[in-house]
Amino acid sequence: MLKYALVKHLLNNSYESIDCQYRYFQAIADPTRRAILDRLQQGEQPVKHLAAPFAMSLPAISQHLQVLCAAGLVTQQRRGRERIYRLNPASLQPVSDWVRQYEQFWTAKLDALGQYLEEQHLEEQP
Amino acid sequence: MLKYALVKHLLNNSYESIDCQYRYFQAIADPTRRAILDRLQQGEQPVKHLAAPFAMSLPAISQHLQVLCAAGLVTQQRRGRERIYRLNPASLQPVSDWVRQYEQFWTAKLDALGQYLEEQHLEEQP
DNA sequence: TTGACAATTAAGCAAATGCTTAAGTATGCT
DNA sequence: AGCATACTTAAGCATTTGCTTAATTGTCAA
Repeated sequence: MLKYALVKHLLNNSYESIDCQYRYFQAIADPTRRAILDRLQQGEQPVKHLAAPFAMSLPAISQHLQVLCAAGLVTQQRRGRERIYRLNPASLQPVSDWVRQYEQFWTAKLDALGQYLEEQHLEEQP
Repeated sequence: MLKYALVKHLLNNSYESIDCQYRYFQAIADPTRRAILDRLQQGEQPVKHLAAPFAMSLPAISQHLQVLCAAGLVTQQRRGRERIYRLNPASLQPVSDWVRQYEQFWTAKLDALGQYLEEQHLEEQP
């Protein structure tokens, strides 16, 4: 299927280096950068438009965008004298995987607790 | 309050983010702290045992544990002269939610792309 | 009580981070 | 060509971060 081939391709590209996880987590640690990512969900945008709502200089935003770019969370494209930024959607996969691993952990714990409580309950009702 | 902290606080408020999110993302941004969380998946542990594999002083680990505690990712309990740390599993929910929001975004994009490509394909085969 | 152990708190330092302003680089328009 | 626009790069600064060592707190055990 076309879709899954594409996903695979994107995933392979974003998984390459060892320290990629480090950059991802580092990149999303900053609230301004998370806000930028939020804004980009509304669609691709040039820097000027992207920077508008922030009480911050353009270079500051530019630097944030470079961090996001280096982490692979965002891609860049020249259009005339503008630079269009857009989300690189599959790039959050490592973070997603990491979180899911913990979800498994705690649902397992809760299941175990639930089972224990049920057993206790049964013992109380002979 | 200090300058950057204030700016960040204001940004967070104007951008719907909550203050707790800041601490979560900040806490998991550090690789040592992520490694500590990984280790804690094997079960609750006293600081000494937890610190063993790290080439780092005990106070350093202690400080990391405090950051994790403040973010609510981990809880602490005294047992004799040891302090037992354990995962606070549900605490990753905000991060999980945040990631899931992007997953929705990118699966939607990929679905749209897949559909478009399939339509193209059909048109090519009359 | 004394001493060992487990861990935290305190103080200090180098490096990283997030911002600023000023200068530089493309690109488009007239 | 000349000038404005859209950004980026560079340099510099204050704050934060992640560590260190030394001192402190609390608990156990003889």
